[in-house]
Amino acid sequence: MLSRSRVTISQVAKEAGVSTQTVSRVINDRPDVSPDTRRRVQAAIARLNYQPNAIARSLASRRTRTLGLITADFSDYFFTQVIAGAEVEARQRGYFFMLGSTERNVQDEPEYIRLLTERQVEGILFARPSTEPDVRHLVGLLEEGVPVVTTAYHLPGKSLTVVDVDNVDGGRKATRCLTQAGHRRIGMITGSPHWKSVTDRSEGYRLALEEAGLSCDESLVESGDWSYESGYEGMLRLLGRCPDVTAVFSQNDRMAIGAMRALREAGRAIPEDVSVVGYDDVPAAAYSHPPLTTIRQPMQEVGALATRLLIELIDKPDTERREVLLTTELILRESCGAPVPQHT
Amino acid sequence: MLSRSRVTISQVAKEAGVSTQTVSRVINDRPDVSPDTRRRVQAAIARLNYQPNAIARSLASRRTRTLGLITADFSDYFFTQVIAGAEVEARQRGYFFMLGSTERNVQDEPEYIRLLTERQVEGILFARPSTEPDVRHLVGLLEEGVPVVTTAYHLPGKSLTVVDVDNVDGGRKATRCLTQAGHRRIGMITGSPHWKSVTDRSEGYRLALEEAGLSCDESLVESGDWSYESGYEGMLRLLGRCPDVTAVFSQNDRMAIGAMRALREAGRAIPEDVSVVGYDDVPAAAYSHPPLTTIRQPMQEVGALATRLLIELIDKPDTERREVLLTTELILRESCGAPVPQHT
DNA sequence: GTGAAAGCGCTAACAT
DNA sequence: ATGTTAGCGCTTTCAC
Repeated sequence: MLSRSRVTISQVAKEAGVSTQTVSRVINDRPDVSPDTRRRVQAAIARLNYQPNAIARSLASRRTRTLGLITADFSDYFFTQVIAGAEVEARQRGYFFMLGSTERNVQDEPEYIRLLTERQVEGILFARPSTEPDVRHLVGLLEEGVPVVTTAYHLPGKSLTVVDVDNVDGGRKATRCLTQAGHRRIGMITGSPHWKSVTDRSEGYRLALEEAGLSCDESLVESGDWSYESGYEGMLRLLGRCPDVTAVFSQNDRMAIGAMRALREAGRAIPEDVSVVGYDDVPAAAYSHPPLTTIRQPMQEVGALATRLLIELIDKPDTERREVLLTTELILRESCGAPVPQHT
Repeated sequence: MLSRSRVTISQVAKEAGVSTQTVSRVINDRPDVSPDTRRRVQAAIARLNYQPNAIARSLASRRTRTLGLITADFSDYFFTQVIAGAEVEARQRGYFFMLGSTERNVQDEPEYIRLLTERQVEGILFARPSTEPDVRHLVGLLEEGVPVVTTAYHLPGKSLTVVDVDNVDGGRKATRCLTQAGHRRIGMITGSPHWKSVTDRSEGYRLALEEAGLSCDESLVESGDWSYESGYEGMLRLLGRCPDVTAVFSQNDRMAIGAMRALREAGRAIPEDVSVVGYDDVPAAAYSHPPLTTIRQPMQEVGALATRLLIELIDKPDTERREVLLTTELILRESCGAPVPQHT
């Protein structure tokens, strides 16, 4: 048994008494090899413990079967799940992901992309939110014809394949669950500004209020930044300004949990005094106090589908670009209930 | 501006009126090029929008500057932070990570490793726990001389570089914080069996009890599997068997949060009736009800250091293998306090 | 069904 | 300081 990877195709060829070409055919599973020759070559491969050199294959074939991954901060549950789904899908199809960045500094992104393309990735998956107003480098990639798929990243007016969750519908489901329970003063704590998911979930909130015949009172809307702290503080501000709120839709679970803490400290019982609905269904949501009603998003599927579409784009570059929205699911738990009876 | 990556070094050479070798020297930042030539070449590179082909460079230089990453499930906070730290460190040193697996099926790991070595990764980082009794493939890698570093994965009797957290000390700190508050009936909920961190944290628990002159009562120890549910159920069992417990050390935060829920449901106030200490300091710990006292681990540093040592191993293969333990920090929050006064 | 020749885009090891 | 020659390990193309 020889040492790893110093065995080359020509040594195998010599060992098997065939040409390198024939060995190549065998390792590429080509049909035009006689069963007998194939067996001899396979035996030689086993004897020498031969492993094809993927770098050399890539150079000759101009295929790397490697994808680039540009991702946000790993502490975000949504994106780690997207990546997990993407990774599984990629390998099932014979591809690998190169970790392009976890995006400490957004301004370095063009550099990351350059490093990825130098490494001949065949396509790039952007698994991060669209917070960056400067998207020239992404537009540049598209113009060069590099296959690109994004999740939760939209480029208005550009032809780009995007896989995302239907956040308008999600925000609507979350809010509707409160209107249907009879709530009339429903607050909202939004995520960071400029995120499309924030705009969309807010839109869903408004739609649900409208459906219930409620007007949209802007003083019921607080903005946070996805963190526990911001949910906590947003809730405190909201309680101060509108002490009559009986329900709150928080645009993610972390802020919802922060908001519940603020409510407890303010002496409001959940859900008796105030109902709370979150968004994401992070594992902690089921074990928060009280367990949190929330919107579950199919994140692994988003990652898997995005990868599938990316590979499709690589195989057939003329495929039309498209935007796919997956649907969410309302998960009912104890944090939400009927409002205190009111004199109507 | 030509299309991406169809420009080769020889086109640049022709454009600049030099040999390909000189271009190669420029892109590799070699000193032996005259300032004037360098400028001419750089101008040609810019004009043609040339990007070196990393695959071709790798084949010729036999260096890929690529590392493989074998990781556990992305839902684990510890490991996602390790990866984030590793990724940053890698790129700072000019390396990339290939995502080797998120380990759905442990038995596929040898296959993942083979695919990574075919792609000529220069080393492999195992960022996952040592749950697998069959480590033949890891031993095989070591014997072939492939640089390997693991985090939280120990191979008894093998010379392997490991970066981990000092879990004995961590378990001791967690428990000592309870003994010093005067608790005498201190329960423990352990993580999944066969994890080294479980053995170590339990060892720390025993040491702290001993230091406090307490005997170790096995009926105070419950075993969980790191999940909320298991913490919840473990706590219920513990309460049933030892209603006199006044404190509990849970070997991670998720189980601690589950345990707190069980305590609330059983009518025990935290920390007045029972104190709780967790482990990990996940973001949710600061916002649990009540906020959780816990042990913070420097996970990103574990990832960064592991990567640094891996690259060191690649650069100097004769470097001695070593085991590095980083220290933890006790984070005091409201879930733990002095016990109910007792007649001594 | 199999093989020979050429080359993928670059760097190493020599030249000069 | 720069150029020449010879590969890296494989696939592609075209023979036969």
